[in-house]
Amino acid sequence: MTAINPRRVKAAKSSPRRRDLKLHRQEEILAAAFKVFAAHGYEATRIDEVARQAGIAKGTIYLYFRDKERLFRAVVRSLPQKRFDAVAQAFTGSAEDLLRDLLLRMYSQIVRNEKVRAIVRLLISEGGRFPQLTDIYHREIIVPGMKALRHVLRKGVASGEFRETAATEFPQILAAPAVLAILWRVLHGERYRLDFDAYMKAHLDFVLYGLRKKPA
Amino acid sequence: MTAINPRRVKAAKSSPRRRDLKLHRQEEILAAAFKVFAAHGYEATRIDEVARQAGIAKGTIYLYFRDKERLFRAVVRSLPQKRFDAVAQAFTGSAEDLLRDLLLRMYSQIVRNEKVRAIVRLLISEGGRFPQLTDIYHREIIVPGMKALRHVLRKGVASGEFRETAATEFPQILAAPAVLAILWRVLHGERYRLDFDAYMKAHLDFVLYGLRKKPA
DNA sequence: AAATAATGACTGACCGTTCAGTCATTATGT
DNA sequence: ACATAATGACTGAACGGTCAGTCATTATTT
Repeated sequence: MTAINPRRVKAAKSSPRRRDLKLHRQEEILAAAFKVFAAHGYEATRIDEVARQAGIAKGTIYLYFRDKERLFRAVVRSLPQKRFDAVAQAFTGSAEDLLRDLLLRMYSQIVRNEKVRAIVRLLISEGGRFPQLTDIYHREIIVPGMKALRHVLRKGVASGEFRETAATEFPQILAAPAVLAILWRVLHGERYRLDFDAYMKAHLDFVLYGLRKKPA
Repeated sequence: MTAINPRRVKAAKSSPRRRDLKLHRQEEILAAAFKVFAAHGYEATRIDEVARQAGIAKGTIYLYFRDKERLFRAVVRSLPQKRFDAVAQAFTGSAEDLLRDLLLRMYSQIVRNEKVRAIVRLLISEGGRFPQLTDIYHREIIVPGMKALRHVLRKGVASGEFRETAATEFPQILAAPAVLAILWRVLHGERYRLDFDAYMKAHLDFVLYGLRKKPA
């Protein structure tokens, strides 16, 4: 949602109405482009299809973005950035509840969200060509997510709920099954079903058991 | 390594020497093609580059493979298929040792092996276009891997080493951190380093603690 | 010499990009 | 209020570079 400023928007001169229309059009193009890039990847994406998807002529896209690559980069920058660290701060329950909440959030916001899955696919397939994409993702999602997990773990250890584990050093280990679930859907779509609710429960049970000081 | 049979090899007529040369050439092309496809993905791969990589002329490739798509499919079929289930059968140690061995094997054969990383990347980026690729991988790697893990878990439960967990239902959960490690390397390459040895140790410790009946 | 394999210049379809022209909207003049 | 001019967003045909696939020619093997 940040202002993208493609091709140096000449907002100064145009009337307010025109400017609004222009921004709106820009967002439409970005939304259409995201869909197509996500579906086919960078190389296989046809500008024609983006235009069709946006319901405009091909040439119009070039009024907003200098070329295909800049369009892609603008799409990348426009991706909404959900953060996890906000959660960890304001919360008063037990560390276990907090961790459970955090992981559930990952599942609901990530595993089930088609847009996020598309981003993950793009990330892996185009990350080599556009390191910027990987960087944004790492900075905005991975690092905050790991920070949040560490926060919860330390809190649990301090309160005596959790034992000390090397997972504090590598909180990825705790979230890994959720990532695997995303990957499963990305890879298999609807073909090899996985009972996500049961899977999630198994994941949470296993992780929490492994963290608790005295197993129930 | 399976015989590929491109363009219906007219082996019947040619002399033994010629047939051997032809098979050899075929393998060279497949090896070169894999490198290039893995590096750039299907769309961005240029047949010219495959030819250069194989040290032959472009036209030669078309003597062996009808078109780019069939070349890609042949590459997919030629991917070596390491299985995990062979390990689980012949082994006499404790379930814990067995599991440790299995996971270590995953790390050594998968996380560090560049070829496997390339396959994972291809899998995710081209799996949509070539579902066959996903199917092969699922059938040859995922299913056997899960089967091996289940076997070990059940063995451990039977012998009283392991407690019963939902991980028997979803053995993915135990292997997930290893998959995450692959993904980390695929995404970040050499840029954001991860201490894989320490990570692996943390993973094994956490998983085994979570499985053991009486925590040490 | 016949058969087979390999070559690489060539072709044509495809697709990113351009730009002259159109038209709805806004500004200016009467 | 009406007419006229200016604006600039939008269009889509045309252009040109790229690249998968072809094939006449050359090289190699039997």
